[in-house]
Amino acid sequence: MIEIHLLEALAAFYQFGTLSAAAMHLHISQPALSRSMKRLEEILNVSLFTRTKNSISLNDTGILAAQLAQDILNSENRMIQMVRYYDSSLHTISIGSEAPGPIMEIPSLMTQLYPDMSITCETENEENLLQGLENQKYNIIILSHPMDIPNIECLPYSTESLYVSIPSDHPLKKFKDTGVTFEDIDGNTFLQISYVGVWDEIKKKMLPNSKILRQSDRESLNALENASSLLSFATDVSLRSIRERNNPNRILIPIIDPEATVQFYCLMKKDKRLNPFIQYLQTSNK
Amino acid sequence: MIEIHLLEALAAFYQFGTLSAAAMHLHISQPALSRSMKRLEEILNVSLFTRTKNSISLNDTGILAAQLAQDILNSENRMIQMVRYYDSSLHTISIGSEAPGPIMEIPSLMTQLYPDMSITCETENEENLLQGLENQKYNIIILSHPMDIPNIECLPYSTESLYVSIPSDHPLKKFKDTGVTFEDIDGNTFLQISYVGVWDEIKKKMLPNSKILRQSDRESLNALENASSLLSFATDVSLRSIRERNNPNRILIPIIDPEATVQFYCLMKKDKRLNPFIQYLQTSNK
DNA sequence: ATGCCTTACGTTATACGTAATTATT
DNA sequence: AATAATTACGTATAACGTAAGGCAT
Repeated sequence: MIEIHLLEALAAFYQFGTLSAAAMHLHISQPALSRSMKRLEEILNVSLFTRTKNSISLNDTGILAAQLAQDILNSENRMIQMVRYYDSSLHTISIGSEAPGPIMEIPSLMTQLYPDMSITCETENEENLLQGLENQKYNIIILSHPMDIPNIECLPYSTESLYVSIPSDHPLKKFKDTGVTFEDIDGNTFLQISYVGVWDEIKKKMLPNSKILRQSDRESLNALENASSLLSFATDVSLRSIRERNNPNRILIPIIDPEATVQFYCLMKKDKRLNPFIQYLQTSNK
Repeated sequence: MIEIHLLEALAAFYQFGTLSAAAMHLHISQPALSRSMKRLEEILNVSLFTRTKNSISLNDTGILAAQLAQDILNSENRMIQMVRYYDSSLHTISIGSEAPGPIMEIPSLMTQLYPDMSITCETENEENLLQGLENQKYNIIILSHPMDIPNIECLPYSTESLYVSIPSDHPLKKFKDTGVTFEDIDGNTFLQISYVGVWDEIKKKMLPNSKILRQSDRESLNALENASSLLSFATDVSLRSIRERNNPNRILIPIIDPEATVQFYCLMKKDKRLNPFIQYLQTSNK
C-alpha cells in the first residue's frame, strides 16, 4: 500500500514541476521529497521519472500515476468532508421558514428542548423549503399555511400579526386605539427590512398603491425611521424580539384585517429525534 | 489528511467487528489498533464509535466512514494496478495469432528485434484478435488472410503448409514422394492437438468425412501417435519448432492442395515502436 | 476464568533536516 | 554564480509491542 503523503508528494511534483518548488509547497526539504519519489517507484516497482544529473521529470507512467494519485486525494478529501458533514448533521437541527418571525423565537425554544444540538435557521421561499425538507437540508420547515404531504407531520406553530409604525405626529395616529386597515394606510411610502418572506406577498396584494423602501441593514433602518416621517412595519413577534419598543417618536398600530395575521405551520419528516418538539407543539396549542 | 494505514485499520475493524480480530488480520497488536482508531477520530474531529468499558463498535458516522474508507482503498488498489499495467505495457509487445504456427517462431524473432521488451503470444479467433488490436490488448495480430482497415498496417508474414503424418507401414506411404491431396486422406481418423486456430476450419471443410481426435497435451499426443496406427498432422513450421522429426515409425507427407498452404498477415496500428518489425517484414519479403 | 479494550512505558524504526557533492545553465 | 537533484549522516518524532489494569460475559 502507498501512504497518502506519498501520493500528495507526487501530485505536488506533478503540479509544480520541480522537486524544489513542490518541496517548498509541502513544507518539507528537497531531499525528503527526492527520497519520497524514489520510495514511490520502489513500492510500485515501476519507473515514474526520467532523471538527468540535475533534473527530474515525470515520464508517461508517472503522469498517469500522478493523475490517479490526484483522484485518490480528491476522494479522500470528499470522504473527510462527508463524514464531518454527516456527523454535524446528527448534532444539528436545521430550520427553514417562510418568514423571519418564527425563526426569531424558535432557536431559544429548540436550545431548551435540545441542549446538545446546534440549531441553524434561515428564511427561504416555499419552493426551496419544500425541496430542502425532502432532501434533508431542513429538519423542520415553517410555512404560512398547512400542507398535507405523505409521511410529513404538519402542526400549527404560532401566529404573527402585522403592525404599522408611524411617527407620533402622523395623521394616522387617530387610529391608535381602534387599529387600522390596509385600506387606511395604502398609498403611503414604507420603510422595511429587505426580505420578510411571505409578508412581502401579503403587502404586495393588500397595499397595491404603496411604495416600499427596502433597507438591508437593521441599524440604518432604525436611523431612517427616526429621521424621516415614513411609515414602517412591525409584528408582535418582532416586537418581542427586537428592542425597538418604547420609542417615544413612534406609535405602533395593529392592522385589523384578517390578512394581517398569519398562522404558521411546522412541517417535518417523522423522526424520533423531533418527538420532543412535536410534543411541545401539541401541548402548547391546547 | 488521513494516512492509508488508518483507513485500512478502519476498514478491517468494520469487516471483523472487534479490535482483536482486526488487529490479528492486520498483523499488529490490539493496542496499536486501538490507538489508530482514536487518532482517526481526532483527525476527523468526529466520534466514530460507541464505547463501553470492554467493547467498541462503529456508530452510524463510523459505518459511513468505514464504507468510504473502503472505497478509497479500492481506488488506491486500482491505481497501483493501472500504473503497473501501463508500465508493463510499455515494455511488452503482445501478439495474437489465428493459428499456433506463426507464434512458434515469432518470439525468438521479436526478442532479437526488441531485446529489452517482454513478448507475449497467444492464439485466438479472428473476432477477438481484431477487437484486441483495436483496444490495445494486442500490438500485433496475425491473420490467415489480408485485411484493409484504416490506420492499420497489413503486411505478409510467412506461409505455413500442412503435412500428414502416417505410420511407416500405412498404405498411404505410396504417396511419400508425390504428396497427397485432402481427398486421398479423407475418411481416416486423425489425432490432433486440441486447438489449431484457422487450421480447424480448413480441415473441417477439406476433410468432411474424417474424424479428428483432439488431445490437449502434447506428450500424450506423441505417445498416442507411436502406439496407434492413426494419422496425424504437422506443418513445416511445427516441424522446424518441435523435435518430432526423425521418428522412424512415422512418415511425413506434404498435402499438395493449395488450401493446405496458408499465407499469414501481420496487422498492427501505426506505432513507431513497431518500425523495426515492419522493416524486418518488408525486407524479408523481398 | 476468559475475552476484550484501554493506559502506560520503553524501544525501535522510519522519516526528517542539515550539510556536503555533483551537475547544469 | 546560481539552481537543482542526490547522497550521507545524525536526530527526532511517531508508531509499535509488551506489560499491566479494568470490566464484562
